[in-house]
Amino acid sequence: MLIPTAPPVRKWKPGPNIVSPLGALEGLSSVARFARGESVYQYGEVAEYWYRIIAGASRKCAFSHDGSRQIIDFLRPGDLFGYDARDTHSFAVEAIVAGTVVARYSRRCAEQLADSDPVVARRVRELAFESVCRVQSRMLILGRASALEKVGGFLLEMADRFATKSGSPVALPMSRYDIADYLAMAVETVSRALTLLRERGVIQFEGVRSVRICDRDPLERANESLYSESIAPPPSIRDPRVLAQPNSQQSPSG
Amino acid sequence: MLIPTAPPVRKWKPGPNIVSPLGALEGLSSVARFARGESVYQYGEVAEYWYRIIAGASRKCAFSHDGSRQIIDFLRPGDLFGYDARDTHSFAVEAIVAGTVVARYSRRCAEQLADSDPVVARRVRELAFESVCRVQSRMLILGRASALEKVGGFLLEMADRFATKSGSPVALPMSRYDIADYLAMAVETVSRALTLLRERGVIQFEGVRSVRICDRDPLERANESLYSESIAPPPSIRDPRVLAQPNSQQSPSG
DNA sequence: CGAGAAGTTGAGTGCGCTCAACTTGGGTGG
DNA sequence: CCACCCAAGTTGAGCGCACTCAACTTCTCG
Repeated sequence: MLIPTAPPVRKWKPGPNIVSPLGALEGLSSVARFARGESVYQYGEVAEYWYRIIAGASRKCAFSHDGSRQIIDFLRPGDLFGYDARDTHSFAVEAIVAGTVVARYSRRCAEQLADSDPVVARRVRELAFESVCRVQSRMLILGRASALEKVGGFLLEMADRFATKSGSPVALPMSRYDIADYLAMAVETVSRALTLLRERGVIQFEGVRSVRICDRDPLERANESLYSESIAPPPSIRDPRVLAQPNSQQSPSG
Repeated sequence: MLIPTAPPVRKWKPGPNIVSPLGALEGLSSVARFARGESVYQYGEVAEYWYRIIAGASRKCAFSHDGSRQIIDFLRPGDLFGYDARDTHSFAVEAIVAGTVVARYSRRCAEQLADSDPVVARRVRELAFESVCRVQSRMLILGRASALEKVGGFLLEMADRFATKSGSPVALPMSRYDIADYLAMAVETVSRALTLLRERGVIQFEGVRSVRICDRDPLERANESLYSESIAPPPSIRDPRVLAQPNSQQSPSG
């Protein structure tokens, strides 16, 4: 079947000695491979390990009793996760592409290593700080008013984190449903927003899961969040009609 | 809606030797006192320090050029902040009650200390992990669909973090406007939701800024986010239509 | 080529935002 | 003490955006 109810138990094998930002920590690693939709860990599972994505992509998600799903984060190669738990995991992590490879490290050993190796400790600390940064800036996207702004912010985030290089298309490994649950919107609204952006020439599709950003300006303008200092009162960006302006190769001044 | 700009420069005095969760770090601290609305630091400021609230309360916020404000976090005594920046601060932190006292620590010295003192390093790491936890669970609230659920989740969060003891009223140091910008809703909607909860007997006001939670159940039910317990790997989770089905036992509340 | 999932588009409705008026509360000065 | 003021908070009316339901198309893979 296409929708495999994956075996809940995975076998983890000792990983190769990868040169890694985690330095000596790699000695503790074991790795496993996951199918699409398979759980790396589940809600409520005892939090005995830290994890890091080697290849592929995953989603960190929560489920409500009413059946709705919320995606907290998308995880890509290099991302450390699983430390955000006291005793048991508050979320589930599932692979979203086939062949996702994840390394894991015994939490206890890793903590001990961090205690004895300042380099590891600093690196872990930095990773944690970065996580806070990421989550906070994601809150800015979630908090935006209009659907167009949310999707625009999402595209920029994906571009910044996952793009191979500027100008080249951004691969979106996740489905529209995933995007919807990430942005707390309906799937249809995500689809409509993407269509609108395409029609305006802001983005271009190269396949459903690949997007080229043609014009960052309208997206960034909505995503910006900073003091205007004492800058002149800008046009109301919350007004969707600003974002909604037909693709202006040359903005009419005045 | 605009907040009076306070004098940007503060004078920081060496702090007392407080017994603190940060241990040896306290030797580096200096403290300052802030008026209501005054900035602890501003957007764009060079991030030279870590900070910790000693007394009072603050908000961490971002501003869009269109004048709208978003509140990322409310900070209470004990909370460490300011480390979520590479070079300059991405947000502003402002006191929300008069007489808010904040300690600060030179970032460079603190990092050095963390490198040489495993106890400090571990403590800082734990605080960072807790931050990630907090921000993530806040995203769950922000991502909820209805206004009632958002406000309910907010009240529970405040109760869990700030309540003196269970059953006693929860003090809300922030204004309705702050709550609105925290939950990404209109002030009026916040007010209406609170009124509705009061009318339903879920909460009780003892003054505008003090709430007693009479019945946690309806709030928690909306806030819950978990697997329905020991259920096996759920059927196709990826299909939202499965998830969207009305729950088996629908309890007509009211 | 067929089946099911993923994605898009359309029509209609409800919730929350907007604008506006009003009430409450805290602070100040006569 | 009360008069007054302004910010904070509440309530009401109306509208627009995003959700819902539904039909359809496109994609994926056996």
